Amino acid sequence: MKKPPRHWLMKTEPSVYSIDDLARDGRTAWEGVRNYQARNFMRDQMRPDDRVLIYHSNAAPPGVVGLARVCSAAYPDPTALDPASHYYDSRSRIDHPIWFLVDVCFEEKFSRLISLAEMRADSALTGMALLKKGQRLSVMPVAPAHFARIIELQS
DNA sequence: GCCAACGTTGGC
DNA sequence: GCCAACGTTGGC
Repeated sequence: MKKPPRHWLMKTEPSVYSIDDLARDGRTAWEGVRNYQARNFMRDQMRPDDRVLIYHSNAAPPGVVGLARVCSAAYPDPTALDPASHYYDSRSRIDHPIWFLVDVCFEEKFSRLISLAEMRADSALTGMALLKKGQRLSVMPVAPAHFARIIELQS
């Protein structure tokens, strides 16, 4: 049986929810993911204690800003059921949820941001899914060696 | 099932 | 603000 990946990257727009928000909250429900592939990673493969790189997208500059851990099993995203939510999806039902999430717990904020440009320029990160052209997934697995390399760049 | 139109993501 | 890339929708 295939061993599941245990290292991830999760994107967030800092104007919506930043690493500083996560540091303040300590723990948050990673709500609002509305892409099936990203959902499947959370629902089917993530486990508590999996490690997570937090990435700021739509930022200047975009890049990895810190570390977190998965700290719950997957469960239905309650915002999909809330008509007042920006993330509401009328197809989702209590007994037939469409969207899932996990809780994410803050671990550390990097001493400096590792920018997308720096990552692209680093030959040790060649092949990372994040760096592929047209890559838009907001939740994706990261190879352990790439995960370690990003931490090394930061320290 | 095909595929054009449309909406979204996200870098620049 | 622009636009490339991609996912989704819906007509046929």
